[in-house]
Amino acid sequence: MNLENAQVQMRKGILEYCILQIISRGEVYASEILDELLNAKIMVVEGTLYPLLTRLKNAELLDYQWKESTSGPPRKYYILTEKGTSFLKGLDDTWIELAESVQSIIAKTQN
Amino acid sequence: MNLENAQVQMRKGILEYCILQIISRGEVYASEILDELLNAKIMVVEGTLYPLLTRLKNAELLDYQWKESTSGPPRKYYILTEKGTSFLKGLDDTWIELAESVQSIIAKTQN
DNA sequence: ACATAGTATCTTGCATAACAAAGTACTATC
DNA sequence: GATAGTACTTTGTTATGCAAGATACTATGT
Repeated sequence: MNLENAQVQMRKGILEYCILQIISRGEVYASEILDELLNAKIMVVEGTLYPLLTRLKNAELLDYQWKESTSGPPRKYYILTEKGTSFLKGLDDTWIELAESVQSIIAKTQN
Repeated sequence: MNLENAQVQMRKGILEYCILQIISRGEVYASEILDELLNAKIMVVEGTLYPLLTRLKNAELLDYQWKESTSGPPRKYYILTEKGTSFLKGLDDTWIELAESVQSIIAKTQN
């Protein structure tokens, strides 16, 4: 139980939310999502992202289209389904509540 | 993959942090922690909390003392060790960074 | 004394999922 | 045609959340 593991743990829960957020902006492919998350300092690796995208696809929150690339192999461009869009709205609320919950606990500690 | 599961997932990551926060205020026993978390709308059940407290104890972040109760069986009162205190400081930073990361992704979506 | 209810902690077994690491496959360049 | 770059996939291990049930102590009512 080192700090790094705990930090990874903390980030895990909100991964799905962040991915849906990113895809909600318009079609993207996995490597772009990966870059964006790393940019936001949310550590994630391919072995986590790809299976997660597959799960979200199977749950019908996402859909994708193959598109050819001029600079490499074809890419899977993901978009949100209608179901995914309303799911994301639910997670928006959950995130807000969660942040409030944690803040309330922190606030109590500081008294 | 329903919304409820996703919400549970989201709360999981910060569970350890919240527990350490609560214990940092002074000695408490498991049922009190449970109540406090439920109060803050962070869903957690016994089967999750007890093994987690044991893990934190084994990692030497926590220590405990048995104390008798006038209204039931004896209780394990937990406190933070020194190691636990500095660990918690690390998680304070992690939480702040995480909240900022999520906010930055949300902000980008709203553009 | 005994049964019941309340409080508190612990254990078992299952399912999920994160990750490291390796694999597949396509394109461009030298 | 070999190498590098890009992109997606799979496998095996490990961790852990949780439902459910077990254990055990105290207080209360009869």
